[in-house]
Amino acid sequence: MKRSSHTHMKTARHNAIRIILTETPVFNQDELRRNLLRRSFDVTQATLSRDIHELNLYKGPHGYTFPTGMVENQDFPSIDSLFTSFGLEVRQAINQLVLRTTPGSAQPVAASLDRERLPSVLGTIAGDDTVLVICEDQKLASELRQRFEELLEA
Amino acid sequence: MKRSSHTHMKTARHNAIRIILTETPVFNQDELRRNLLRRSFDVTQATLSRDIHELNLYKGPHGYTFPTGMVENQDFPSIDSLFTSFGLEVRQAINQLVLRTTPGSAQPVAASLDRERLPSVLGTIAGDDTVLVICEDQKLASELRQRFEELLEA
DNA sequence: AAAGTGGATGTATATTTATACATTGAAATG
DNA sequence: CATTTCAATGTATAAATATACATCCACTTT
Repeated sequence: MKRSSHTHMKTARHNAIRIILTETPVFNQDELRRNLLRRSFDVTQATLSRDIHELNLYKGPHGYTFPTGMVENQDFPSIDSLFTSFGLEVRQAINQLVLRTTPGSAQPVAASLDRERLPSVLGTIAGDDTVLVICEDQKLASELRQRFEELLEA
Repeated sequence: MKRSSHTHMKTARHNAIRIILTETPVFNQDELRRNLLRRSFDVTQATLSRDIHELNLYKGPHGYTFPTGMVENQDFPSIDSLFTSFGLEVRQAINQLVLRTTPGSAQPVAASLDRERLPSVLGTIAGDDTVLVICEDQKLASELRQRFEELLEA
């Protein structure tokens, strides 16, 4: 059932793409390809076309951008699916987690996490692209961090 | 200075495009062209490519969509200059700093701090006049607090 | 009114993106 | 360990989009 090594390259590349897009504007796939090459990801345009679909990216006047996070339909997406789409990284400090998301997505991510009412989560606070999650203690924070980390790799 | 008849066709078409996009998904410019034809707008793909630029539309997984309203980053002032101008005080609790700013300045201060991408800063969350800064640990928080304190005295 | 301007658009083509098909290699299976 | 399977990716090309250049026409200027 394990299907790892290929898969790992791909999700690492997906994460790299997200990071690149938060840092510099990218107007076409060849530009993205060259940028990834500097980070030692060597793939063809075709692969990037597929990546862009998988990451649900938009192309607009300022180049490729993330989805808005403000969802259009009514049923609430799960924290897992939201974090898979909009999460960029997780970091932990003691009993706190800091989730970085694509711009504008922190609120929906936090709302979705609140809805789960995990006993280990005392509460969340969200800004524009950052969610602070306060856990009961360091150990529970670590467990939750692992769950989020898995989502970034899935 | 009147430049009417052409122009009117164009803005009427722009409005028609907006209406079409709110009503049905459109995945490419030829689809849009055929849809406009039904409403008696007969133009070529090239014109629509230009229209789409002028309307600032995005192309995403669900076809063409409207802009989000949010603008992307221009160049920002440094955290130091911002905090010198708008910072009021710094307080520390374990690994967390709470920055008080003049009313309404917390967001720009936090954004500017985010832009520095300090490894010691996991993330920030800003309200109206308060910024919460999460640091990796207490020691790094102390160092950062000192930096801010110096700015307040300068 | 003859000449000049400029915005809107078409035509032809360059550029960019998507995809059908083929290949590869790691994991699963017998 | 030989065989099968399948996700990932490349290759070649089709499809979609952007654009350089030309034209047209309402309006302005002289």
